[in-house]
Amino acid sequence: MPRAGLSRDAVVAEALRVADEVGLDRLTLAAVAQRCGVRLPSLYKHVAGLPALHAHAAAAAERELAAELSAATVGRAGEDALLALAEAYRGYARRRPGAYAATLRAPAGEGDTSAGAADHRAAAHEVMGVVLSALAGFGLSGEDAVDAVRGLRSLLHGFAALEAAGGFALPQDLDRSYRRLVRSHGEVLRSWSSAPGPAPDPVR
Amino acid sequence: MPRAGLSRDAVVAEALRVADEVGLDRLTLAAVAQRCGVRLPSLYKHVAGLPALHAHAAAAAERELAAELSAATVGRAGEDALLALAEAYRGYARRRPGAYAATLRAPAGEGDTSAGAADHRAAAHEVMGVVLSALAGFGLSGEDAVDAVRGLRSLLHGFAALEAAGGFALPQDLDRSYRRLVRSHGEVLRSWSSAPGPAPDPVR
DNA sequence: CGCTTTGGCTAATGGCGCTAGCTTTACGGC
DNA sequence: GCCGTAAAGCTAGCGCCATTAGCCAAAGCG
Repeated sequence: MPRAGLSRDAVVAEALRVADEVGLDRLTLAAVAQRCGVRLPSLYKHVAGLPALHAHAAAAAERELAAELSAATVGRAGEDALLALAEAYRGYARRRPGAYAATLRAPAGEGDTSAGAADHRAAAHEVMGVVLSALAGFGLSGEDAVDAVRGLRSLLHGFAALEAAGGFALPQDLDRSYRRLVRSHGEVLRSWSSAPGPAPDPVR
Repeated sequence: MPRAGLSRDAVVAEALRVADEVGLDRLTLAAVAQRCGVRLPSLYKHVAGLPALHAHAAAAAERELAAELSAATVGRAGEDALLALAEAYRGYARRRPGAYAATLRAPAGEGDTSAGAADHRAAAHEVMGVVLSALAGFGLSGEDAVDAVRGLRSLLHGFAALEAAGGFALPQDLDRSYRRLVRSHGEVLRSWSSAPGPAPDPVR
């Protein structure tokens, strides 16, 4: 039996490809094994099981998303950064629907000490960091910054999710609607930045 | 063997309860059958299979959501209606997490002529109707109305989904953030209503 | 009172996740 | 260059779940 030369990363990457093609909820060890040219139990040499695969896939997707958001916003600030971030976010959700869906699963709580869960939690922080720094140019602090990030994530995710779920008719106008909504959020942020809120702890 | 007196509605209702307790992705015919006091294959007398159960559950949840939104906004208008709608929406998502998740699955396309799929599509329109009429007081039309609904749904859904996924830290301040974001969206809508867009076809 | 419809059942099949335990490949130390 | 060991594959087998086929009793109706 010649070796297939797999690794955890290779397995996770293949899993994300499967998720993109058939949907995250239909991601199956059997499918991944087949596409890796390997029998199902062999995967257990690289991941601890299906839940662990999900956790690692989520982490990998989140890191990929963070990288793309970061690349899109580097060197930009204010509304410019906001629009670029939004474009990149939606672009990722459309290009990699399965990976994006993986991004949204709740990172398991602190109680879960498995490698996959810790991986996932760490990756989630990366994305938050990028979004926070993209919003830095608006000069928000304290509660304002928290609310700004929450609102932006809600808007971006909500739009992406509804789009992915086919929740919108009139597909031809989606781009225009999206940009308009993001710009409006930017205006809201600008109005906040003139009336600063209290100080500390910008955790999400 | 005494009869259990099941019906399709009873099975679907029990399925939604299971989904609320263990998560929609862990909704299983076996669990529903057990809780109905019946063997698994007996369920096939009432629903066509697991996919059909999901479709019917989605439709039932959507109808329930539409009813609650409608009850919350009746007799209100403008920002008042908007806030009430938002509270009711988030309340439903928190109180019935499994049912709410069912709400988000894309209704199968027109190609799917199964009873469950048609049911689901019809129910989805109900929700849209309620949201549209809640926004009627803002005097929006044409593209503005479309964008308003899209933005509101994105914000509400995005927030609810991120909250359900544990995507926010600082849970104690979520209520305040939510109200603030909804109010801000209301202000955006008010600014749009003064500069009307083109006319027709307020489909979503 | 008998017939039909209906709602339950058992049995059997196939797919998948997972574990156990075996074999072979690659690699590092001598 | 050889040998021991760890890593990476395999087969076999279990249990759970969805699905189908076919049986049987209970309700409802004349």
